[in-house]
Amino acid sequence: MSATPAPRRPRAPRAERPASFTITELAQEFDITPRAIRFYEAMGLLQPARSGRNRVYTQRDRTRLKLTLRGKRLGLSLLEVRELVDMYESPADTAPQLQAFLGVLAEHRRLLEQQREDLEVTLAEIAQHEARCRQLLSQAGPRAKPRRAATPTDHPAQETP
Amino acid sequence: MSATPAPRRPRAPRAERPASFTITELAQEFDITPRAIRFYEAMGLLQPARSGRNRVYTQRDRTRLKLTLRGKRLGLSLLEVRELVDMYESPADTAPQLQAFLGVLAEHRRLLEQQREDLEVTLAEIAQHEARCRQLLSQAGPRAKPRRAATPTDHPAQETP
DNA sequence: GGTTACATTGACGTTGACGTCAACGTCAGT
DNA sequence: ACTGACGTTGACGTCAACGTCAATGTAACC
Repeated sequence: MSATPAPRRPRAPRAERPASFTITELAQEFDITPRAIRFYEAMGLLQPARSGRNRVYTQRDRTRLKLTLRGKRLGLSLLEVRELVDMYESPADTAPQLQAFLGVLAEHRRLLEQQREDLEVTLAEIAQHEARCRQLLSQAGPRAKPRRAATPTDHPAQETP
Repeated sequence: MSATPAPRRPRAPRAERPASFTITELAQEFDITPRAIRFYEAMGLLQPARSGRNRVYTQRDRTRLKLTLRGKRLGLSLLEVRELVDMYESPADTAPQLQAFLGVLAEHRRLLEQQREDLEVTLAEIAQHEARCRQLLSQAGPRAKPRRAATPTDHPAQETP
C-alpha cells in the first residue's frame, strides 16, 4: 500500500509482436486463470518451454491456446480438442494417414454442421421472440393484456416428416 | 430367450401423434437414458404428470426436452437452459418484464453469434485441411514427400488489427 | 400366481474442468 | 537483508451431469 507501484514487465524492449509470453500475460489476454493454462498443459494441449522453472510460451503455444478456447466454446472436451490440434500439427505424409485424417475431418465437420443447424434454428426463434416482445411493447402501452398467443413452445414444424 | 417376444406398448390405439409418452419412449427417441430424463426433471426442466407413480410426458414436455438437448448441444448448462425455457413460457405482460426479457434475449443472441463466428472459422479451416489432404493424395502417389508447408497453426489473420 | 419387464426412489460413485490452499522458490527494488 | 510480486508443484475440494446399484412396486402375460 504505497504510491506509484512502478511499471512492471521488463520483457521485450520494443517488440510489436512479442516472441514469448508469461503465463499471466496469456491468462489476462484470454480472460482465464493461470491455473487453467497449467491444467491445459497437464492435459497435453500445451508444451511451453522453461526458463529455469518458469514457463515460457511461444506464439505457437498461444495459437494452440486460442484453438483450445475456441474448441471449448464449441462444446468440445479438452481431450477432443487435443486430438484435433495434434492431428492438425502432425505431418501425416502416408496415404493411410491422410485417409484417416480425412475421416476425422469429415466427422468433425458433420458435428459442426449439426451445430450450425441448431444455431440457425435458435437464432430464428430468438428473432421471433424479440419481434413479439417489441410488438407488445409498442402496441399495448399501460393496460390491456393481449392474451398469450398459445403456449410459446408450439411450433409444429419438422416434427415428423 | 424364447420366440416372438410379442408386440409391446398397448398405448395409444391408432394415434398418429401420441398425446403422451413414457420415459423410455422419449429416451429411445432422443437417444438418452431414462436416468438423464429424471435428472432433467430434478433440475426443474420437466414436470411430467403422473399416472400412479409412473411419469407421463405430454407433447409440451417432449418439446421442452427437445429444447433442452438442443441447448446442451450448443454448450449451455442445464441451469441456463432452464432459465431460457422458463422465460419463453412465462407470460411477461408488463413492460419491465418485457424489457428484461429483451435484455436476456439480446445477451443470448450475442453469445450465439459469437459461436457462429467460431463455427464459420473452424469450418473454413477444416475445408482448407481437407483440400490440402486431397491434393497431397491425388498429386503425390506412392513416393515423394512434399514438405510440410510450415506449421499448420500459422494463419496470421485477424490477430492484431 | 409366478415370472418377466419396466418404473420409481434413494444413495453413492464417477468424470471433466478447473478452484483453492499450502509450502516453497526467485528475482527486482529499497 | 528484507519485502512483495509473481511462479511452481502438489494435494485436495468442488460442481455439473449424469452412471450405477439396490430395493421395491406393479402391471401384464402365461
